[in-house]
Amino acid sequence: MRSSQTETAVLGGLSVEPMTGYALREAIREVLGHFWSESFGQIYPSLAELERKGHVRRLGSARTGASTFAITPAGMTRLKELLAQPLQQVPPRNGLMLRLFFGRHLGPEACRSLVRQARAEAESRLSQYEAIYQDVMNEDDRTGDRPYWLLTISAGQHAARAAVAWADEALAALDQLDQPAPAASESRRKI
Amino acid sequence: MRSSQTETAVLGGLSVEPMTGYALREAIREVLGHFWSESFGQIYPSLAELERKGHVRRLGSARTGASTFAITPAGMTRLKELLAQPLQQVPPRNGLMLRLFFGRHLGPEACRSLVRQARAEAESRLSQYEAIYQDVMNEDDRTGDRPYWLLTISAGQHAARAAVAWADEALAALDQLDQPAPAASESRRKI
DNA sequence: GCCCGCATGTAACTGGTTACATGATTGT
DNA sequence: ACAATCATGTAACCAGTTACATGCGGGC
Repeated sequence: MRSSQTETAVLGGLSVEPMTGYALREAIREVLGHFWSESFGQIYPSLAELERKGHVRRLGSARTGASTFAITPAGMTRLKELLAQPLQQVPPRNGLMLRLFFGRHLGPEACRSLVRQARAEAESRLSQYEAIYQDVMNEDDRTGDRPYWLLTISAGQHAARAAVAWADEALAALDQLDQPAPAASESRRKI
Repeated sequence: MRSSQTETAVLGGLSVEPMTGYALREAIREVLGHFWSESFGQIYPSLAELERKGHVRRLGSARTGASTFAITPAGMTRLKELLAQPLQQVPPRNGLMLRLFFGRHLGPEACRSLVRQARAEAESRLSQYEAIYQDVMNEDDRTGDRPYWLLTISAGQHAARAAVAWADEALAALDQLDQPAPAASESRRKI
């Protein structure tokens, strides 16, 4: 059985509007991209199985090949069921933290470089969220989904702002490592 | 070839002190647990291959079975090499966000429940970080590693605090969905 | 006529977890 | 003696990505 997580994403996507498998993947990349991803290798088999189970149906096989999928009432029921399932948490694997944890073997400068990179990525995410926020506010249909979508954008923003704040603190701490703490008195040494 | 990520974690762990495979896993769970995980199915094959390549060596096979591994100079070189490698970012898969994004089909109350759960987990992480922080400060050997370990703890704290702040905001927003916004004038309606 | 973007699908591989089989050591 | 914990290892399975094979339609 294909992962229920992919099933959720596919059914969820089609609950917004009917699409082809290709468009579904684009939509997931562009809209859910900051917290979800799916590849063709997942989407197509998943769509095939969902069709077999009657949770989606194929519309307009007009030109051979391309076909648009729509969610069925049974699919909506299934989606609600899937959304209500308890979230299985994935074992964490944060490459940046792994490197910093053993940062002693890397040295302060290499660590600073890693942290700077992380900071830049967080800043970039912040501006992306700003753009997505505007997009969501400008879509006048789909107002029923809007508050929920804003929730996820807000989560991204909080996380990114935290990353930036942490990075600044970390950079300061790493600087301290190069110039070890001066003694309490006689804090400034003449050359 | 076993993942270089597991290799990094194993070599890194042994760079702190020699251990058995079992102890290595415990150490990873307890110390790196909040941002890294490894299972026996990864650790043992990885140790075997590292031994074959001369990056770790087996100490004291005193009693049959249990053997302690130590990192070799070649292993230290390899570790530094691995730590310097660019970080490959993993495609995001955040189950909570996926559910909230399609929260319209779940309804405000179920979403609040999810957010409350996330908030509680973040709070719990915060108190764990506090405990780990104390542990790290109390270890008087390993002072060379300390500043780096503190960096990762701090990252966890920033992230957890952000999660709590977001959750509070999200709960307020979800409450608004139940009692839709009153009109600008005549803000309070008599029964 | 040809390239690019849309579109579908499959096969191979990879990174990883889980479950199982096995046995030594220690404490009660 | 027996249970709990330490310890090692393997086999089966799983989710997911990547790469590949294929073809249609439209614009230059």
